[in-house]
Amino acid sequence: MNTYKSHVEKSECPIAHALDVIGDRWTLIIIREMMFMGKHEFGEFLEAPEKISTNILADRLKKLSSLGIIDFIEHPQNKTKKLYYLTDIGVGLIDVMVEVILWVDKYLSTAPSPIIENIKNHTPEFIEKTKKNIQSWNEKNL
Amino acid sequence: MNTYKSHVEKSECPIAHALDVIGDRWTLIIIREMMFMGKHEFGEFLEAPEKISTNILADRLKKLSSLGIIDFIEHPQNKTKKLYYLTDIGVGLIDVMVEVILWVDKYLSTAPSPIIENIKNHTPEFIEKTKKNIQSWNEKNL
DNA sequence: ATTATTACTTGCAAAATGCAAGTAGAATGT
DNA sequence: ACATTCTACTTGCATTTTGCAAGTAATAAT
Repeated sequence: MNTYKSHVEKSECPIAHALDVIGDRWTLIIIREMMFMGKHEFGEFLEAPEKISTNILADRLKKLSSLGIIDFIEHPQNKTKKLYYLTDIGVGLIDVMVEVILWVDKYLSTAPSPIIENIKNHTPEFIEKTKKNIQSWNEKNL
Repeated sequence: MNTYKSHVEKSECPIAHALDVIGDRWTLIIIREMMFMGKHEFGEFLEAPEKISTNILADRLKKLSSLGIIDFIEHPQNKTKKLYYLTDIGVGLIDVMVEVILWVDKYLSTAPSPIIENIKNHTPEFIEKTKKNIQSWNEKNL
């Protein structure tokens, strides 16, 4: 069974509404893997350095699917696999993700990183490129 | 005792780092109250519609203080009260908050709201005005 | 036919949360 | 002065969520 509650509260503020969706330890990690790492498979998500456990991963993929933030298709070569991908709603989170990255870099970051430097100095280009990567996968696979 | 873990993992990605800080159900609610509602007192945070419980609120205020995202002073008229306020790090979260609001509005929102319309149509002005409100409280009280 | 992959489930211990009640100190009322 | 009320927390305990390890069922590979 799913361990998350469905959204019941009426006329919530958008922040509270967002927290119903992404207000936990794992959801944004999964979205990060899909958005920036180009991952699509259950097994690939498990390889993320944060070591998400299989039950939580299964639960969050189910939740994100039911919310329409991700969707999936059967793997064309392997029936045991699903290919998860970000819907437009999921892709729309990129601006949130980028602002989070910039905030951490500006105020909390320790180690400097050339990847972050690039995001910082070419933010709109980075966003467009990321969207384009996602889109070209979609065109090839959906 | 605090119920949160301190940040141990080395060279984490910024998203994971952010989740250590704001990856729970309540932290951003508290920040929302401070940032947009101009609240500063423990008792005021308790009045938020999400009904945070006192132990969680105390825990998160402690955590946010220890991370330097908020700070507090004694209430000048009442020694039983503290006045919590956002530091620069906390104020820096405004861009994240606004992107979250815009994402929810664009993809998940149900009821239209004039406040959100304003944020959407005058985003930079809204951000500046919010920062100015915070700053003028600080000048008066710190 | 056997073994290995793969996505997911299950069971259980540990941690986080939610609720209600308590506490200590300062403010307020009489 | 004394009792009452406020206020920010703390505590105890039940419930929920998480984390870990071990399955399982279906497909794929050998």
